[in-house]
Amino acid sequence: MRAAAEQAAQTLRQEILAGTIPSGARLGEVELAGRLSVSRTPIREALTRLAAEGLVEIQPHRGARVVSRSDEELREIFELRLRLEPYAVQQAVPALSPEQLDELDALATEMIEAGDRDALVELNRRFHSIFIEAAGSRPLADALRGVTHAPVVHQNFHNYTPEALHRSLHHHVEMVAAARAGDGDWAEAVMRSHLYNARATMVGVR
Amino acid sequence: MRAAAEQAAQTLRQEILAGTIPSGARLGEVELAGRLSVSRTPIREALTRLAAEGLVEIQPHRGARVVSRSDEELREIFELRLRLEPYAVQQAVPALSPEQLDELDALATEMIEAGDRDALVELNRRFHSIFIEAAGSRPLADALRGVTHAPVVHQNFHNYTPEALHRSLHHHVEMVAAARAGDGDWAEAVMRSHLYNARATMVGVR
DNA sequence: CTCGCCAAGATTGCATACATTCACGGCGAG
DNA sequence: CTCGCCGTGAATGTATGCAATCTTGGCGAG
Repeated sequence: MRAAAEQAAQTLRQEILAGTIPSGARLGEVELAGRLSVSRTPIREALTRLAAEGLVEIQPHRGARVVSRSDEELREIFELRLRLEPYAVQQAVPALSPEQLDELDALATEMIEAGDRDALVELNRRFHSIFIEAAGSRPLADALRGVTHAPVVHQNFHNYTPEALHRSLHHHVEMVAAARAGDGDWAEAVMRSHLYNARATMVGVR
Repeated sequence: MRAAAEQAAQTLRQEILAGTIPSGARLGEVELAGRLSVSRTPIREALTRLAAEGLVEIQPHRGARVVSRSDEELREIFELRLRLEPYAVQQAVPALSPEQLDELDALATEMIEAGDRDALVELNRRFHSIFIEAAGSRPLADALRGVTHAPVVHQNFHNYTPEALHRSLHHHVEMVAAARAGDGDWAEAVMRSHLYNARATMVGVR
């Protein structure tokens, strides 16, 4: 969007998703302005945008904080994803370009070979994003935006048991296979399994 | 949120939804600032928020415009609503307060008695909002926000045939009955019918 | 006559100053 | 000693000025 504001928003988004800025932390405008070397104006714009994405919460005259999701909200987020992402995948499969298929393949492989789980978070986000983008529906992408990069969801990537993690990573591989076969129904089914598997971990942690 | 910015956002939202500001219209900052008697700063903030809600579109250095949805996007919006709103209704039914039930009842009745279709748009929005709110899921409400007040969707309220409109209004009544009976499954089924009925009108118009 | 370039005007983007509101600590009454 | 009020400081909210970018109209080359 606007150069400085866009830059600030991206930086903050990354830091929040990566956990560099912890959940619940206060985001002072002057502090951020100083740290990112811009004035308060683009900072305020970035915060407004992040608030719309559901990453931060703004209270009038009281500043912005990184949202902290309750267990209940996490469960609700998975209910949403279960209703939207399988559909997104089914729509995406026939529309995937060869390049996108290759990238999905690479990501799935990379995730299996990746050692630490921190790296998985970003790879996983990109994997899912490709499907959402390929589905070619802006309303769908908008609806899923706030829900796919919920920080805690990805943070809790770490809570997978070894078996659940193994399942999750191979769901990705199977989805690529289904996509290459051009079988949207197959891919949709795998995505369902993928999300149920993830949800089980989330609720198990409670 | 912030007083002036919030005021500006609400005013613009209403004007866009009501069609006072036509789809595709350009939104100059100075013009709006003068008309709403505030400076450009809260105007910019309001526009940023409306952009996040999907009501306007901002291009860098080129200003804001009211979004105009294609027929394809309208279809996609209904696909989304079909996947989320029936679920929302099912979740909402057990949680509805007596006051909310009465309000739903009043709205459903009012809509049947209302003469002109312009009045229906706002009543309909409130009717659906009550269910979404009562579902008690912020992620769900966020996901549906951008999709329920899509201006064109409500504009096209006018495209109903008399029979389709009659069905639509009585779906509302039936949903209230289902809600009073505490039967979430029933209400969900009616909402499905409601949305299919609406979608049929949309695609028929194309 | 058409296409491309250029300059002037207008508009948005960012920075900064001022106004307003909130949070916190001290003081005094009960 | 506890509770409540008030003042001070800090932070957010708004306004405005300046800089950067885009649009538009006109001019000249082909």
